[in-house]
Amino acid sequence: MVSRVLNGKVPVESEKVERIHTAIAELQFVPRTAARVLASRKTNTIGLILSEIDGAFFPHMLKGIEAESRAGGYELLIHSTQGAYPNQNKPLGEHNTDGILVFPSSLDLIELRRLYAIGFPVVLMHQSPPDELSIPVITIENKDGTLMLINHLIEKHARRRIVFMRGPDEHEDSQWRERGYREALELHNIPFDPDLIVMGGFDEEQACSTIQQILKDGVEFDAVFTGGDDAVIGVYRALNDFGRLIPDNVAVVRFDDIHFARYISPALTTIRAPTEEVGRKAVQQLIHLIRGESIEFISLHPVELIIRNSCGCN
Amino acid sequence: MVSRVLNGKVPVESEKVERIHTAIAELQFVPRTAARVLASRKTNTIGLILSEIDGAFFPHMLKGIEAESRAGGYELLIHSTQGAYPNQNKPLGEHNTDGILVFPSSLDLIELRRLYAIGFPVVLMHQSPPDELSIPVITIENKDGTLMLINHLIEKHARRRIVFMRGPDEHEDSQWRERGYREALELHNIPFDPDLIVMGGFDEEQACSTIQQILKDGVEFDAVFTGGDDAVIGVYRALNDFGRLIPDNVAVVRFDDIHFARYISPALTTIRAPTEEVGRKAVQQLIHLIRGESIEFISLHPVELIIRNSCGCN
DNA sequence: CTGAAAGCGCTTACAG
DNA sequence: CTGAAAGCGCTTACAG
Repeated sequence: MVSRVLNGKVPVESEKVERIHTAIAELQFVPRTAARVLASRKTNTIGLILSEIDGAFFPHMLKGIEAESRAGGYELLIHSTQGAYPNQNKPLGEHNTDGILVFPSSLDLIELRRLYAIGFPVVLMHQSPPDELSIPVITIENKDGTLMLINHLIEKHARRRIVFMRGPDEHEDSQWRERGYREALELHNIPFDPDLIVMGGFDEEQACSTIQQILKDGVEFDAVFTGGDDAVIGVYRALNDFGRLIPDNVAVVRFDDIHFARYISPALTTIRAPTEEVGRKAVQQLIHLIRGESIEFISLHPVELIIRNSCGCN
Repeated sequence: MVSRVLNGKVPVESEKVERIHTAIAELQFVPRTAARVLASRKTNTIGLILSEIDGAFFPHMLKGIEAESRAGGYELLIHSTQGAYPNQNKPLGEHNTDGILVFPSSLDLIELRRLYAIGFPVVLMHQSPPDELSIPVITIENKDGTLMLINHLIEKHARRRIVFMRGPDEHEDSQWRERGYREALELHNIPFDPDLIVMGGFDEEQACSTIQQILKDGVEFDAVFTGGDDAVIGVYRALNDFGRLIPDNVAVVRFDDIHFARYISPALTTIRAPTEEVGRKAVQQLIHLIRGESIEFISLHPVELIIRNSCGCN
């Protein structure tokens, strides 16, 4: 009876409803989640698994995920693997959640296949599934964003020798960005030069020494595209050390519109992604999956070009 | 039997152990968390409740909390209240966690008292409990940190008219900082001037207009102390607009060593707090409480003075 | 060391 | 609309 009142799915006589409500208030009754979960076979919980709690985008993403989970009536369980794939003990899965959001490098393929095989709801963030698994993916327009950025450098600032700092190979976002870069060159009949593709898109020190190296090697370039973290700071430093002016001699752009982009000098031209929105959308899709409703298998969020000064504008 | 092997608390014949292990592997058996929780009356889960997922400190704090929870064998359930106190439905409590970490403005006093009354483990972050509740608190040396910062301005840079930008009243950190400010003045026999205490320590626009106002009002000052978020950017802007040089005319310092502190110009002198460590410590204390072990009721983490250029050094 | 059973605290058909 | 009962899937005394 109490259960029926609490859940409100079955009609109950209103006088009884009231008496139960006052009793609940008096006794300060709080239903045990575990008993509910066990009996109903639903955890009402969404899991979030990622490799590392890090990066400037993270709070915004989490905010979207948390808000949307709560709005949908789900709790949020978070697990970070800290680089070690948890193959033996499963932190998040059918035993404690109704579905999970999976960030890159946090779940091995065996476990992903197992979850898929048992029909457990999974949504992938910023990574594609293996071909034979139709698991929904949420990501952003990495290719288009980079295309916009590189087009801008070429069309507005007449740059033609643009260094592309690539991220780690397993970073799928970075691969799409490289395709955008190549497309932009093709579009303007600029020959692709492998010397301009360098490693180190995701770390300040690495980015700095990479740029120093190509400057020493005498590689000619008039612009640099960078990726995550503080790589762009390393680039600024290396260029300053060699007396190259930004943006006069070398334009610099960055993909993610990180917080300090407005504040460093010259202010960075970037691509801004709707990070919180991406998080929300991921949870929405996951909830649809859980409910057995239809979903989009790929949701690619549009990004925005944020023009400041490092490209040469203003 | 299976249960005994899984939990390993009771000795079991080794041949049997092996057979059970292989069976578990073959069947891909994963024990239901809910059944375990219900039977054992332990959730093995730590709850984190906060008002808003935001702020530059957040990822570091969460990283510490998550890592330490996992290390202790606990899951992490996160709930943000988004400003609305959840008085009716209890998101986190004895029904779904073994203990909770409570950030400011996320749990009302009634619920805090209720949890205390039933002996439910709670650790407060950056806020003191009401006098009659002995609930452990984890925070940082706000007073000492500010003292160090103001002492530095007075002793190394001969500043005597230091504007203190205060945060919201309910922000306990900010109150301690103000005490540190006052102590530093007293220490050097500098009279306290209420005109130098202004609102707006936690927002760029507010900070900017506040400084513009006191400049218009002709208030004399040679330094500014700021608090959270991007207030310091607003201060820089206002001073630039009025042609005041930083740090020559006005030194500027900030409490938290936010990410962009190194990158803006002039680079900010700040106080750095061991944020991840604070998160870890909070979880450690909570686990001690859960296990009924003895704990420190107040753990005040030391902070560090990070000298850059905005104070006038170098 | 182990088997059989009770019990954790709910939800949910089922019969009325 | 409602009462009584089974059952969710584990853990944990209990007796041996």
